[in-house]
Amino acid sequence: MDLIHTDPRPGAFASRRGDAAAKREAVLKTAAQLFLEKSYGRTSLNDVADRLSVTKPALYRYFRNKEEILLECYRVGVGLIGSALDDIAPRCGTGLERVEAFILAYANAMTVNFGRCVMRLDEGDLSEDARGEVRAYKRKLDRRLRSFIQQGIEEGSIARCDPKIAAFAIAGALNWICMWYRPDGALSPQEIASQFAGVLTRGLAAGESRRVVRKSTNSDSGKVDGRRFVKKDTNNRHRNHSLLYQEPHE
Amino acid sequence: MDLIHTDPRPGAFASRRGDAAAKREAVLKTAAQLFLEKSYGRTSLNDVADRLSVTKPALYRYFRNKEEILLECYRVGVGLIGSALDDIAPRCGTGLERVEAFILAYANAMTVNFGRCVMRLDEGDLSEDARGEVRAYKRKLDRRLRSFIQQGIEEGSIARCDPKIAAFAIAGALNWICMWYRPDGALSPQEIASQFAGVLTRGLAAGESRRVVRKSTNSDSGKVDGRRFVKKDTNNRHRNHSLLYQEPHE
DNA sequence: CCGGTATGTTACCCGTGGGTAACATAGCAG
DNA sequence: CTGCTATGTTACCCACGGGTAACATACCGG
Repeated sequence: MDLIHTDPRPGAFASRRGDAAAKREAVLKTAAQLFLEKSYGRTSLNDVADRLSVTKPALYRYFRNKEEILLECYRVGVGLIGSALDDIAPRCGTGLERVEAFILAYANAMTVNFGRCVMRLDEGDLSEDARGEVRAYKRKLDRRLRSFIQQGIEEGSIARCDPKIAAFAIAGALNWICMWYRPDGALSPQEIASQFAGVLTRGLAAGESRRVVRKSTNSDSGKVDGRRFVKKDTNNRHRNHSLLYQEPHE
Repeated sequence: MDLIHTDPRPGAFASRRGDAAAKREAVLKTAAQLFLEKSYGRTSLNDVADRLSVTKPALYRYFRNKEEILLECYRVGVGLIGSALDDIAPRCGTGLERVEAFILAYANAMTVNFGRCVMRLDEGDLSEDARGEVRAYKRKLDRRLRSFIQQGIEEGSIARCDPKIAAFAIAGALNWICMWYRPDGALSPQEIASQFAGVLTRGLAAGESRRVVRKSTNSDSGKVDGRRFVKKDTNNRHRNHSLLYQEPHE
């Protein structure tokens, strides 16, 4: 049973003497949902408690304070992204292939609630120490991507460019996913991931002869990091005519 | 004299009977600065007043309430971006060229405080009506970009792809600029813009023969939309070894 | 020099939300 | 059944920040 990708169980607080870990998890998940819906600042602990049909002080049995909930969201999300990326370095050969794998894995993580939290919530709401922890992690992510690019340039699979700026561009495109992605939207995570990989590695420009943008019929579709993907709207795609920034949730 | 790109004049509130418009402008600019430094939610009107060496109620002579300040930031930023983009459609030919021009102009706008406000501040802090206004504008931006891509695909200058997702990728990369760009950082706006244009249109992959990434020695450097760019750090670039998400301001 | 007015300030109200102490009870052990 | 303890609830405190009313004064015209 997956503890990260599923929604919070509504009856977690049904019985009084119940699994404490399960309750803590339910608190965390509903908090993450609300943080994504309304932002951390506009979410009160009463909101979280209400959605769980409890009262605010009950939450303090599972978390020391509001910030600890936020930090835990970051930690879970960071773990999620980390484990998604961990196995790409050994599996791939060229720098370009590694970047492509990075894009696929990262885009996917950006469609999971906790993953979205990592890039969408505001570090400014964390204490000094916690912020340092999160930043250190993000730095590691960036270094990884940049080293892939660097490697690709050296070996010739990637065009000469400033690896730092290129990494900013790719990471930006990926990070922004968490701003517009909706779980119930028309675009499936793997569709997004494969299209992003195409645009970012091969660019928009029509190469002389090469490339027909590969339709998402790759063999690795169907399941990624334990979550099942649904092929939604295969015939009538792109119904959701939104944009740079989409209507907010709820 | 440019009213948008300059910093707020410190002595704006020096004399009591002074230019009211100038004071209003000073309030707006310092507010925008603080919103970018600490976020809207963590910026109190006392903070704004303190930086201007006045007291909170004085601000209410120039704005009805806090939200009106925020909305005005959006409006100025939106105007900024809009006018930067307005003259690219006529000037360029192919869809690909238009997209490239879009990237250059937009990236540039994302390095101006008010431009950054548009994508970085949280629409959730606006009232229903104001949010609608801002969203309508962002929708227009997105439609413009998407139509350029569409045009490029039809005429063959852009590779076949999903224009919607491609637009998301490009807009995401560009929007994210406002999250890491620092006016006093090592990267100059036009350097960022031209590198972004390269990566996004031609992609990372090394084409068989083509391309050496054009260094930013283009003729249009030096001045863009009225602001003078300084060539910083030309010899020792890329000193700032940050990442996916950079240290916050201040 | 003298009012009058635009501009700012001091002092305050009040809603909101994080956090806590004291109390209530569900559910198990014996 | 009896009481003990983990779990929740009620009732509260307090800081903070948006917003306002009433007062003070700098500057201008006359």
